[in-house]
Amino acid sequence: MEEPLKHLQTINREEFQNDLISWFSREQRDLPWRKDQDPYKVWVSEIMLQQTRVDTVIPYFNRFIDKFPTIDALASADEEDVLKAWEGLGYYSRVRNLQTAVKEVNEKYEGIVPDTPKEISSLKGVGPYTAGAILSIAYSKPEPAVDGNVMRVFSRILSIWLDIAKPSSRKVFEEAVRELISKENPSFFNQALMELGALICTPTSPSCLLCPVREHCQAFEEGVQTELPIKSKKKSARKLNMAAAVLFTEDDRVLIHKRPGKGLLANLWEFPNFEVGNASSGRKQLLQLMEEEYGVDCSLKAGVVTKIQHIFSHIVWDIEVYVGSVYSNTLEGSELIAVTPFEMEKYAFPVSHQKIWKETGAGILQK
DNA sequence: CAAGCGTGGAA
DNA sequence: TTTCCAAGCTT
Repeated sequence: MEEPLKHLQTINREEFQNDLISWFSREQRDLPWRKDQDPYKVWVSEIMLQQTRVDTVIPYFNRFIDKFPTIDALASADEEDVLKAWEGLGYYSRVRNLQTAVKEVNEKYEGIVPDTPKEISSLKGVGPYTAGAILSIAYSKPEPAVDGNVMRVFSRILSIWLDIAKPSSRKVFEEAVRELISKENPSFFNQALMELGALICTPTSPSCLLCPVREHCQAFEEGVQTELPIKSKKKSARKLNMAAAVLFTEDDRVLIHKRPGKGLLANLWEFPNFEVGNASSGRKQLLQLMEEEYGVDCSLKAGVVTKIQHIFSHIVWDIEVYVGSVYSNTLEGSELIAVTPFEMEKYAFPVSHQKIWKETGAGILQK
């Protein structure tokens, strides 16, 4: 494609903006982050919505704002409590970056979310999309906010056959938005593009007959709307065999471990677990690795209590779960802590380890 | 740039 | 059952 934006000139800018914004004014969903334009709440919602569905986010957003209503509240909160509020949402670096960023807003910007592209983009976790979203929605700045919806919508409207999975493509769509965005209402313009992508211009079987901008759509005119956008496939996930141990002390506390500050599930808590070479040798390796990694002697009941499969986007964990016991006087100086089942509720666990607890420790203690 | 980083739902 | 995600950012 020599000129990806060749259809830009055929758009009647005024009519396009009007059709799009009036549709959004009529049809927009009633969402909790649309009650006001508080930059902090807009910010929180945009971080939560990254790669995450609206229906999933709604209860998390309400709880999070209830618990941390202001920048000050979040900045001064314990990271443990912040991660707990995010538990189950995934991509946990998002919320650690968010807390880092609100602290920076307090220190550098007197507690006011900055309103310039340069300043707001410098905040941890605020990339080009989130910067544009906050600037347009909270501050009415005519900045593009190009997410997956916007790329899909514009790939169709302007018949752009670029691979939207390639990072280099985003700037083409940003240029398109800069050309077409309403200077009078950039907030509704950007939100309308995303709302259109979510409700009408969906990935498969778009509802073109209900589309407010069908008359402006090059792909519809050519009948190729279901062939767009072009999106290359991701690599499939790799599999790992894991073994995990739910270990009780003599006084019925449970051993847990805090994961490292970087990488997968950073700073979340877990039951001791390791990658094991083969299934069937899991129990023996687990005992050995508990000694090597944590210096803890423990005993495991014979046999796998339950098997849990947990699917990430890039990894599949097949976890064999064992149950056993440990003498608490061997824990001194290890990276493990022993907590009561009641205390476990304060700690944030990945979903995989919530499953482990539900199918082992919780059930055992109930009896 | 490509890879790493979660999860629950829909097709 | 398998695939593909859904309002992306960091390294």
